[in-house]
Parts: sequence; C-alpha cells; structure tokens
Amino acid sequence: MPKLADHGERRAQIAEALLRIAGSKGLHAVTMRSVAAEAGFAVAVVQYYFESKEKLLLFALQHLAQRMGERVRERVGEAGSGASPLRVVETILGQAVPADEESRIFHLVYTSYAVLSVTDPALAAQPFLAAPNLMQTFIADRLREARDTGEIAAGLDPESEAAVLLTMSAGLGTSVLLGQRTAEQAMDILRYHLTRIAASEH
Amino acid sequence: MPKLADHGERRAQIAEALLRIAGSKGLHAVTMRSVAAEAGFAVAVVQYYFESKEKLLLFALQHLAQRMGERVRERVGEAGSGASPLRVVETILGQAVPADEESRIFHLVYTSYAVLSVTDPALAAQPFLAAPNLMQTFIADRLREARDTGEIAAGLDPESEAAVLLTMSAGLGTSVLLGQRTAEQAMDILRYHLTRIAASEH
DNA sequence: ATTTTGGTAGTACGATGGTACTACCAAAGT
DNA sequence: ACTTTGGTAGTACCATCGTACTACCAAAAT
Repeated sequence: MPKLADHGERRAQIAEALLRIAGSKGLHAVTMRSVAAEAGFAVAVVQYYFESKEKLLLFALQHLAQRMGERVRERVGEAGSGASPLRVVETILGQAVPADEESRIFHLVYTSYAVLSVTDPALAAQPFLAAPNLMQTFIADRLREARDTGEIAAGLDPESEAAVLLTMSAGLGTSVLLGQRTAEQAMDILRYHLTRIAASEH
Repeated sequence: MPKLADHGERRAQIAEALLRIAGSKGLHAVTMRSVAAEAGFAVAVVQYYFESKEKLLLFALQHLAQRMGERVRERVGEAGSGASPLRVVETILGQAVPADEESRIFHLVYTSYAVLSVTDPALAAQPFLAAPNLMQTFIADRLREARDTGEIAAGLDPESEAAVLLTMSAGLGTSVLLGQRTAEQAMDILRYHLTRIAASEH
C-alpha cells in the first residue's frame, strides 16, 4: 500500500470544502468540479472518496448536523447542570439563530436541503423531522420542570408552548438568514417571549 | 396585425404553468422547456413573452404574491369590518399555513426563491422583506387596538408580539410544508398562542 | 527487482440547460 | 394583391453538469 491517506480525514476535508461553497455561493453552486477545486483536489479524487454527488451531499449534511449537535450540547453543558430549565431552553433556542459563520452555513444549507426534499423524493425528509421532534419533546420536558418549580405559570401547556417556541425560533433563524433581522434583534424577540412566559404567573 | 393575442393573458398562462411545475416538481425543475411544454407552447413563445428565464421567474413570483395578497385581503374582508382585532390577526396569520394547493405552492415557491436570494445577488431580496415588514406593522397596530379595548393584556408589547406571531406563523408554514405537521395542527398551535395572549390579563 | 495496489490526474461522453437564429404562417394595412 | 408585422415553431450553439474511463505514480509486498 502506498501513501497512507486517512479516508475519514479526506472525506471531512472534501465535505468542508462543499460547505464553504454552499455557504458562500449557495447549494446550487455545489458541483463536483467546484468542490474539487475548493478542496484542492482533482475531480476524480472526490469521486474516489464518494460514490456519487448525492452521497457526498448527504455526508456533508450529516457532518454539519453532527458538529452543530455537538455545539448545542456543549453550550448547554456550559450553562451548567445547575442552570434553570428556562435558561436551558433559551440556550438551545438561541442556537437556532445564525449568529456566526458556521451557524449561518448550517441553517442555509439545511433550509436549502429541506426545501428540496419537499419535491424531491430521492432526498428522504426523515432526517429533518427526527431532530426537531426530539427537540420539541426535550423542550416540553424542560417546560414541565419549569412549571413544577413555579418558574412559569401553571396554566401553560408545555407541549404547545414547546411547539410555539420551536417554530418561532425556526422562523427567527430564517428571517436572520434573509437579512430581515440581525441576530441580536432575533435574540431580543426570543428573550422577550421567554420573559413573557416567565412573568405570566397569577 | 395578425392574431390578436392578449399579452397579459399569455403571460399569466405561462406564469401559471411555471407555478404548476414549481409546486409539483420543485423550483429546480422549472426550465424554459418544461414550462413551455406545460403551457402547451413552443419554447420560443415563452422567450417571446419573456426576455429571459430570470424575468419569467420574477414575474411568476409577483403574479403569485399578488394573488395571495388579494386572497388575504378577501379573507380579512369576509371576517367583516366589525371583527375584533385579534380575529383579524388570526385570519391573516392563518394564511401563512399552507392549507390548500395554491397556498402550498405559494409557500414552497416563495421559500425556494427566498433561500436562493440569500446567496444569489441577482435575485434581489427586497421583495421578500417589504411584505413581511408591512405585515408586522399592520399586526402591531391591530394588537395596539386590542390592547386599548382590553382584548389583550396591557403588559404586552405590540411590536414584539407582532414579531413573535409573524415568525411563529412563518415557522409553522414551513413545518407544514415539510410534512412535519398537518395544517390543522399548525392552526391549533396558532390558536393556542392567541388564546394565551388573550387570557393573560391581570 | 518487479509486481501489486492505493491514490491522483486528465480527458471524454452523453444529457441538459438558456438562448439565438431562421423559417413560417396568417391577419391587418396599403 | 401584396407587403408588413405579430405570433409560433424547429433547430442549433455553447456552456455546464455528473460520471466513466484510462493513464500514471509511488510505496508496500513478494
């Protein structure tokens, strides 16, 4: 065997080249040629490490999703295990707002892909539904905790409130992506609503 | 002059053929050839009525947006001028949920286009920001009215609440589009939140 | 030393895209 | 009647895409 090339490393390199292009020029600008050029390889190398463009795209997407998932867990961990449930919720939902470059790319690529999956049967839509559903139950659980500790009003329905929060933060993320709002403004709105929930006791 | 062809009519015909394709096969399936075939014309005819594909796309988008705008105004009118401000808000936001085919196509095409506009400088993002901004001020005004009449709590900030409602309904629309929720479930969440706002007096 | 074999590079093929070009047809103006 | 002109159709050009194919190179195995 000749040069020892770490396949995992190469695949990651290529995937990140793809994400750089998708983040700057859009998902439609992602071609075998552009990715290869960005990664500094020949097209055949990209073909060598990925059977097809579709496989490449899927891998890059999962790669990004995994990194974002780690990021979220990291931030939640930073908030400390002693943090209040509502604080945890704020931390998680805040990640839906594209504040830095990696987050921006994540939301752009994910939204692009999600939109495509609506009409393209080849792009299974399942991965897009699994994560949000888990999120919703997790947030609902936090809200239940918060309700039990009196942090939020007893009249609130955790499931519904979780749905409201999640859809809202998704919408906020999109609006920031479109340049309709700054990340700061989005965070203000998010915090406003969380404060409202916390304040509405009686 | 030969056959009297109503240019406006033809352009509308072609635009609707485009929307039919975009709604079923996705915006990426919209090509000069597919649109011409769907409309029952030769490619040159489409070229004749629209200078370029970009112009065609923009026209179709505005065409759709206009029809949706009329629909919203219609529904609001149906609700009656005597309807409560909160009722008007519910009617408007309910339109953000893709319940029928036309609405589904509208949100799909609009979202597709919006995502493209993030990275494509040719697709001016302005038209996407103008409408939502007007919406927000309109809804904020309704909320102000509702606050004055005691329909909602005095502690609420109309601007922020309007932002919350709009981003939430946008997120709801997307989730329905992705098949994550049914239109009915989305409406339930919307109504839940509106009821919460109305109930939180003290 | 020579034969595998993992990895890289260049090129070519078929399909599809937007657009340009030319021909054709029929009704209106003369 | 015939010429102009609005509208329609077919075709061809050029670019770009994903992919397949072949050649090449260098290190490990024999």
